[in-house]
Amino acid sequence: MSIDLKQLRYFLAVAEEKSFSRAAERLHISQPPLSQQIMKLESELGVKLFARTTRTFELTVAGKALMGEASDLLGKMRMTIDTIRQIDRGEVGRLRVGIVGSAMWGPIPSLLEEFQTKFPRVSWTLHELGPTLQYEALRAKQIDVGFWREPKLDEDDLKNDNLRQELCFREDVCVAINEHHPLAKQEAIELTDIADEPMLTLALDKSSFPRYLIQCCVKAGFQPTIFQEASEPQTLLAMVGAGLGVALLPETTSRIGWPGVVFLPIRTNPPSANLYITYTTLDDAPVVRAFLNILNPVKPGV
Amino acid sequence: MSIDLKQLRYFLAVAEEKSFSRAAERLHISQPPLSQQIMKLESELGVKLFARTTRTFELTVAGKALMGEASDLLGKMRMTIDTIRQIDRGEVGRLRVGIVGSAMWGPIPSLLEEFQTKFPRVSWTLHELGPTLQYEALRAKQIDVGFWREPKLDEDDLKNDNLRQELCFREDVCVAINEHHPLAKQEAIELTDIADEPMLTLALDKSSFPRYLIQCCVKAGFQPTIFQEASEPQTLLAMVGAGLGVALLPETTSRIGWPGVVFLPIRTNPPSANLYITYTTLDDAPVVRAFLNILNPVKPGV
DNA sequence: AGCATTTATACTAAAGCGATATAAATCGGG
DNA sequence: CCCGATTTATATCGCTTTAGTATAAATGCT
Repeated sequence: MSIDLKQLRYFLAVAEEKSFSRAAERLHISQPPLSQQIMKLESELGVKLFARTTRTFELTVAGKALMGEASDLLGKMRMTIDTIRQIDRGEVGRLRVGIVGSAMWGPIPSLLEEFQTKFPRVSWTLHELGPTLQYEALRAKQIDVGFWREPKLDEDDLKNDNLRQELCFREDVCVAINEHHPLAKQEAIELTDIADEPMLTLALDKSSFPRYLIQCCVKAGFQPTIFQEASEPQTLLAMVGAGLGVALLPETTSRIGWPGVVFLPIRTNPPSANLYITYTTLDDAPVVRAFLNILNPVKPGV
Repeated sequence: MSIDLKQLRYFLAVAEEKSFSRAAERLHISQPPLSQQIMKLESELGVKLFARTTRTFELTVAGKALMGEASDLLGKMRMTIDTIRQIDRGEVGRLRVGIVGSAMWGPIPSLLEEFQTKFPRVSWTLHELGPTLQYEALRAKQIDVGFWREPKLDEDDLKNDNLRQELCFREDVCVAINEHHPLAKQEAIELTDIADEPMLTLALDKSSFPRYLIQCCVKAGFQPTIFQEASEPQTLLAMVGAGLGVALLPETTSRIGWPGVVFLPIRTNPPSANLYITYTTLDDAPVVRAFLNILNPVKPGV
């Protein structure tokens, strides 16, 4: 059972050209080795494929059947090679993305859209999870990349789990304030300016980002008065629009926009809303590599 | 593009055994050439298939995909080889049989049934044609074998058309006669006994066999009185049963049987109803070879 | 840290493959 | 009917590839 694809290619050339010499020419080899390979193929199959004399040339019934089968096989081989290469380049597969709620209005969703257009044969899914759950999901290989706001500090854990973490998007926090509020007329404000304003914030139990913002206020010198929590940024903006208070939000959230709400940058020491990406380094995830290249084309490949 | 099935077999062994050394053992080769072939495969694909260290063993995503593809390809190769061999042995294909009307009640139909049970993957069709049309059909490769009663005499024509002809079934003609006829009580009769009986015969224009029978009567010393022609043997027997006359028929036709009709052998010089088979000798018709072996198992193959 | 196991490297021998030269076979033309 | 032309088969040579032996490197476990 040592029949070779090369022999099938040779056979197909002879069968199509209906001549050993012409086929040899087409295959860029000389005629004797071609005859030998065909004879070897015939003896390994135990089947005569050509009824050949020096002058007439005819395929046997079995030979005719082999023409179809052989070109099928060679085609399948070509397709297999292509597919494997595409998989290796991350051009086919799936990407499961974890993301914290506060980043849903950042650049990630549009990034995924771009990814989809560049790699149409990769299907992706987006999973809203808190950082801890994302870390667990990464370890359990339930997601391929995770996005959350603070880096996990323990480098050893990351190394053990074959994970790598990078800062992937840096933005400042700004103040969302009602357009009729006196401060709304300024170009930019200080964090302390809103010390006495009632503060609206995302749910403190769902995510750790709001807690980080409160810490920033404390660092700036005041303890904010939490007037209300909301689970969605839209709700928050609606309340700001209704004049119930002010809110601290990543700049990208201003893209959503809301009637009656203005977004003011913070002049000195604005809290930063950094987004970190965490992903497997197992070299076993070509789709992740492809995604990272989209995300950060400057950086050289892993 | 010189990726070989051997490399795929090697790869599959390694992937399944999850170890180079065990795979080498299974393949009955030593380990270094196996490593080299895998490395060659990887470099030809341009794709890493294993994430291997000396201690851990893991397939890459592309490697996992190749496992399925490779076993598909190897399986298809095995199936192709089997199919080609079966075609060569005449175990798959089709057989188009020409037959003259007078032989339809002979052994050919039951022979085809036997052929069907032994070669279930060969489909056959039976075409009732006169000898001349059959010869044309053979030349035009519209049928694969033909059955008729007299040999075509011209050997050169046969050779030119790559045809061979053999006597395949020899039988005597007998007399079908009404059971109440005085002759019916005898064990066997002479051809001249029916010289004065009205004779019923198959249509003289449709086939040459009836004309041959009349010649036999003339040779025996009398000119028969043709009372009626019929196109089917059944009609003939019905008329004999009705006492309208006697008929000359091949012995095998007596199998049909008919109420009120007895069949009497002819004692001296019975006309013979020989059946000849004609078929291609192009060695290109494995199904024909298989059929001939069923027909005449004693004879060595072509 | 050392041992055991597994994979990679170095080198050698043999087998396979292709190229050139040439023989055998067959068809067409004189 | 034979000769030349063309096509396939055979013989031999040389190179490439492949498998085998010996050995080194690497890694997990005790």
